Amino acid sequence: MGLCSGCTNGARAGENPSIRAEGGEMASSIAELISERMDTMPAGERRAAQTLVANYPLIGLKTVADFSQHAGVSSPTILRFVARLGFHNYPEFQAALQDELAAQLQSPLSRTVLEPAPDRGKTSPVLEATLTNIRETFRHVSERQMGEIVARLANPRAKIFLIGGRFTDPVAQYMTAHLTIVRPNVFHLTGQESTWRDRLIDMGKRDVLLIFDIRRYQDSLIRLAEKAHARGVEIVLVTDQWLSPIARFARYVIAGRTAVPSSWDSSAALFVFAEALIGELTRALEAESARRIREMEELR
Amino acid sequence: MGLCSGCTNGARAGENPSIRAEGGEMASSIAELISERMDTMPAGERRAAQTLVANYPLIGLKTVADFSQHAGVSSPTILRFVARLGFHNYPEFQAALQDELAAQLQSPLSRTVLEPAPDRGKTSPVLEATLTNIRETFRHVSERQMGEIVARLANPRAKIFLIGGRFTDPVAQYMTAHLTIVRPNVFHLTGQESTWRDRLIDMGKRDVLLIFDIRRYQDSLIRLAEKAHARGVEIVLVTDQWLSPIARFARYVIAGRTAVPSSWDSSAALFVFAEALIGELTRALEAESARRIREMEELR
DNA sequence: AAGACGCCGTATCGTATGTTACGGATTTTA
DNA sequence: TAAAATCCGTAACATACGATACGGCGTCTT
Repeated sequence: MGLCSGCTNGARAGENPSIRAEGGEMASSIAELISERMDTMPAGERRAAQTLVANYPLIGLKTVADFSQHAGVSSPTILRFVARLGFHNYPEFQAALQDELAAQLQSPLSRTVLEPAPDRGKTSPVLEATLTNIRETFRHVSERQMGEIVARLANPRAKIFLIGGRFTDPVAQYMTAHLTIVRPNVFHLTGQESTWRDRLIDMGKRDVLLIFDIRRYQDSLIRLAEKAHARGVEIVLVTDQWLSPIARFARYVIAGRTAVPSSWDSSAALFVFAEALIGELTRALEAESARRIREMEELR
Repeated sequence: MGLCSGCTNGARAGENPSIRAEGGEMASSIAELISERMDTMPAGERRAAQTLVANYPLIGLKTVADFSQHAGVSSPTILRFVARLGFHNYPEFQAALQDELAAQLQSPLSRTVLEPAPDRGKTSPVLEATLTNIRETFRHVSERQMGEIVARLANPRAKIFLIGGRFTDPVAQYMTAHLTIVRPNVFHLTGQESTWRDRLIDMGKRDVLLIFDIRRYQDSLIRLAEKAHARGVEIVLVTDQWLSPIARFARYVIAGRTAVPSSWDSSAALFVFAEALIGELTRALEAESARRIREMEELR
């Protein structure tokens, strides 16, 4: 017996018009619907969308106040967000999420969840979790989002600043090592906090600040992001699925999966994303970067 | 790999008194708790319990009115039911259900199952190649090899030095950031080549030098490895599948796959291997590292 | 550089939801 | 069989939740 396929309030069953994409094509799940429209949303609602896909779908089952607080926006923004998705009110949105969950939990596949793993070979669970994390991370990054970020980074007039937290700064450095080769004006913010802040004076509206930040989120990075944001710098944030508070100031937010059965969180997904960004940017800058690389060779 | 062992579920995790059975033994899930007490319940509440386990757990996330109507009982009966389970009010009961769901949805196992179509069609070839590289890299690492390396790194009397090449040094730094937490005497060789060589004087027979080196292999690293080897230092080399010349001096060689359809080589496999090493070592040093971490917390 | 548009947050309102008191019905016990 | 205890539902209540109007602010346009 299907759990409430129309029993609670007679009308809602199948004719939900909200899940139908404007283009005419159906989005099979709300998550897809969101990622389709994420790019066309205003900043606040986009933050709501990002926190929803990052904590899908449970955040959407909580109250509007909880949702809004977790996303760092106000309640009306949440309601405008669900309205933009096509729902007439918040309960209808929640009902759709629950129906989706019900379908998943009822599927015969889910019954095997509690059974031991399919155990493909002798690979460790940590490794499998890491691979899944990477795959999941990329599932939630739309091509358009990727393209826009690359476009920002490809602008030769923009300066690019990179920085990371205690454990993620190596990822920032890894990315810096590559970016400095394919384009000029790439700077890694190193050393002490006071040193970064002095670099703020070099940052302007056209520039980009790329921040890697997973929990525990460092206050120093938040302060830097806030000040940079105040100067109009475009912030690209690569964080974990719980979203660093810097998301508040970020133009683009990438929510990577970091949870693994270990004492540590895994930054592998962030690392692979950084590599993907490097690759895309290199292709976008192909002409210029090739010439640049040739010049560097000669300088040896 | 960010710090902090069990902070995935905020703080609310264990202190929920409701899930603790009166007898003193813990019920691991609410479903178990229900089936334990089902027999001692009055008729109406038992119907509530049965409908809940039958449509677990989504019916419990709906309103009391929905729940009661679906179970064929009145609203107060539902509330008495959740009160009997030990919850102080209905929202608290719902929060517990959501936490349980969150745990299930977060486990990578269930996620792979719940996502019906792993559609590898949309994922980029670079990403697929990266994932395959990681898997293949680990296929060629024997458990014994891993265990011996961990054993070397776990020796508290040994000093550990880490270094990497132009693109891989961030991986070495990433690993250093973690190792310095779980054990003492961990040093990252930074700065100029002349600086490293001065550190050679600190290296002895019991010490370990962990080198990351992929092509193009840097002469400076080779020279360092040679001199360290001459002093009897045990070298662990993490390189690409074409093997850095340092392999000549290394006690252990990990050959990672780095080839991807891109202009760059991918260091993702090396990164994930580093994470695996960190995880294994942390477990091996569990007792000492836990004490060490506790001390560090107090020093803040 | 000035205006207009769109976005977002504060404050308020109406209502649905969870909660509780109370009386009747049913089962249990003497 | 009668009395008592327990259980359950009806109905009224209060909270808090979702919804909305409004004003300030930033951003883009001409």
